[in-house]
Amino acid sequence: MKRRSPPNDGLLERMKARGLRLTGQRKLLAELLETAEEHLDAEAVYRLAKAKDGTVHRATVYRTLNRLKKLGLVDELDLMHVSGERHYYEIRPSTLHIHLVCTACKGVEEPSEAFWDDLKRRVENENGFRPEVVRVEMAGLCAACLGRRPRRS
Amino acid sequence: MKRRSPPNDGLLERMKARGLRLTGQRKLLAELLETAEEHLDAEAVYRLAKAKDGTVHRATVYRTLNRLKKLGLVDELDLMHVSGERHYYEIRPSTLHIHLVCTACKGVEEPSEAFWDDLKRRVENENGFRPEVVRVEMAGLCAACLGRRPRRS
DNA sequence: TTCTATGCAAATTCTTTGCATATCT
DNA sequence: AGATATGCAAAGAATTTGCATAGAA
Repeated sequence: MKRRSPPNDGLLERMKARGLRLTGQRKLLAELLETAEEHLDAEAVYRLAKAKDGTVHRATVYRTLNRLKKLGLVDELDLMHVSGERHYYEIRPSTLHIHLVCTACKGVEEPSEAFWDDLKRRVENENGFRPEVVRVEMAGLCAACLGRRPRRS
Repeated sequence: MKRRSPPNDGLLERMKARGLRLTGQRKLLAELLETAEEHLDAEAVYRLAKAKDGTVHRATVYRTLNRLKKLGLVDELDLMHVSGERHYYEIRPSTLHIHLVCTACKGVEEPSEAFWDDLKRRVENENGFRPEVVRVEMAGLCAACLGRRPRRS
């Protein structure tokens, strides 16, 4: 479940802007979410946080993640359950999530946002639907695994 | 959370083809999934099933949904949590799910699969990734709600 | 100071599992 | 008959909540 992709900035600022109190725990959680190399589930966030600050409680992690989710600063993903039933949290980069999940190596790619405009325009034209948040998830085989893929399709 | 879209056929057949025993409960659950007007969560499946056959147990519902999910006959969706934390189950129509979820009326549209080829070709060319299952979810405002949308954006 | 967030522990909710019986093939 | 699915009840996870205290604005 490695992430190979673009970082984010300013979660803390956005939190403050939304009127959240910047407690030590929240600063820590925000940092973790921003610097995460992989997608983190609630438990992983908790463990990482706990390691840096022993006082952090699970309940706080859940409360904070929920708060951020409701504010739209963070999104919850299941990555198509390719590697289990967990739910992962990720900073909302803009309003677009694209995840290519390899069913072989479980790697997650987040490609450029090149086709976002097309996609959006298309949906607006053809369905009269105005997308605000877009999530595209694909499960399949990544370039690396295609290269060294075993015989069975 | 109304569904306005294309039905499916042959879940039972696909189940049999995969070697599942067609018990009364499974036939019932398959029928419910096939004829559902809305996306159903586990509890809803259970309630509907229970209503038609009082003996159906929750555990059976969970076991069956899991089974179908693992076989890839059914997919689990969160519809971007637009109307809660529940998880919904849906027959896998092919390998493509497109859901446009209206944040105002909570309606879910499943538009034509027109841009699937583009999307796929694009990802294959630009990322060397070969998609097998594709999920596109968009949250936004549907045509109807755009028409009579209140002032606040 | 005032209001919100936190820790803690208990309560909920959701989902899974062991076992004996019933059911499908 | 033989294998698998089911109901039931109990166990397990995951997540939420009430309350007193600590901490931010």
